[in-house]
Amino acid sequence: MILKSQVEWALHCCAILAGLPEGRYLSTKALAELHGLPKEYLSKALQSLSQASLVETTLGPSGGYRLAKASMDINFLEIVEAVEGKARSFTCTNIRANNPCRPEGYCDSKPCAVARIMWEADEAWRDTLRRVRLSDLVGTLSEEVPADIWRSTFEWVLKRAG
Amino acid sequence: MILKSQVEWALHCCAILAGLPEGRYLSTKALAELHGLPKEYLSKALQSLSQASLVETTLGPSGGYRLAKASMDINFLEIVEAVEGKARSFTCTNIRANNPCRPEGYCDSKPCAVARIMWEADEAWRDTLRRVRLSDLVGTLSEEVPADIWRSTFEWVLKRAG
DNA sequence: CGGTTTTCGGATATGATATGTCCTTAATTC
DNA sequence: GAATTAAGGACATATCATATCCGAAAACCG
Repeated sequence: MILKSQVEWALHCCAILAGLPEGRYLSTKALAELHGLPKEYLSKALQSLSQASLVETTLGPSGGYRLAKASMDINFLEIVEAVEGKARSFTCTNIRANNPCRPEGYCDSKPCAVARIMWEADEAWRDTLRRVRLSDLVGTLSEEVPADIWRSTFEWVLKRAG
Repeated sequence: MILKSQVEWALHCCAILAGLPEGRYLSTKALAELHGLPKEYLSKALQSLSQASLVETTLGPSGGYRLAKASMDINFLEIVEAVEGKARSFTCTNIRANNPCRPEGYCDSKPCAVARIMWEADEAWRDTLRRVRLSDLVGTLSEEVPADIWRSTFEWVLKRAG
């Protein structure tokens, strides 16, 4: 059960976009260079964010991506689900129905007890992610990343932002 | 991020083994028939449980599997990790290190903030599974499964248990 | 207008992993 | 000695993650 690396990429990209001044866009090319990622493939992750309405795009030489909402109003789960999908990590194939002792055509009234427990754990995972906002991440980073690196990074970004 | 179907199989098999009388064993063949699963492949899942010391085995015509501990002392996480592995669902590739604005040879003092949040969610998932005991599942099943099906299932099982 | 740059989506290739089957070996029972 | 079992290795197949490439449409700039 491993998340795609695109999840990591999307989260880091969103953190950068959150630091972008109002109205500016940052291109896939710049985001890929900044994180050392394959441009074409990173583009797929950003498209997922776009389809989830987490980012807005514009075309042309000064185009690229920006957040569609304030970083305060975006949580981790939205970003993770945008690229990873909303499917639960446990899928119940209802193998209890194969029990040869069951009467023909017997129908279960509840979902399988095993599945309910696994889904509960899944919900705990989602709850944790839902509670963390993108702005929380930015706050943590701005405290932890050395000030000079933080500053020069955004200088680098702004030089490339359309 | 999808768990293997073996996780589902292992959990259902453990629930059956938990209902086995002291000292009896149940074979892969019986467990596969009961759940409508491919015997050879289910065998791999049971081997994982064996390697994790959750079940004990014996060979020969009356051989098979039984729990190595009381169902009260086995939790869901142990079973899930036995077949799925203990690796975290989020792997940090430390892409922040690719930032071209970083001084040469700069070394981070903490793990990446993104990874810490993702790992926290992972822990919440594990905590939930750790809190559920196999005996809890058996309790739920014995309440929910109609009494006649429950009874005939264990008659079926006992007829095949060595 | 025409050339450049961008996002977007589709097509394709490749590698890893999940799923499933087959076979051999060693232990156990009868 | 014959039958049955778990264990584990070898192998085949399918699905999915990880890319790469291309063409279309839109936006900017001369």
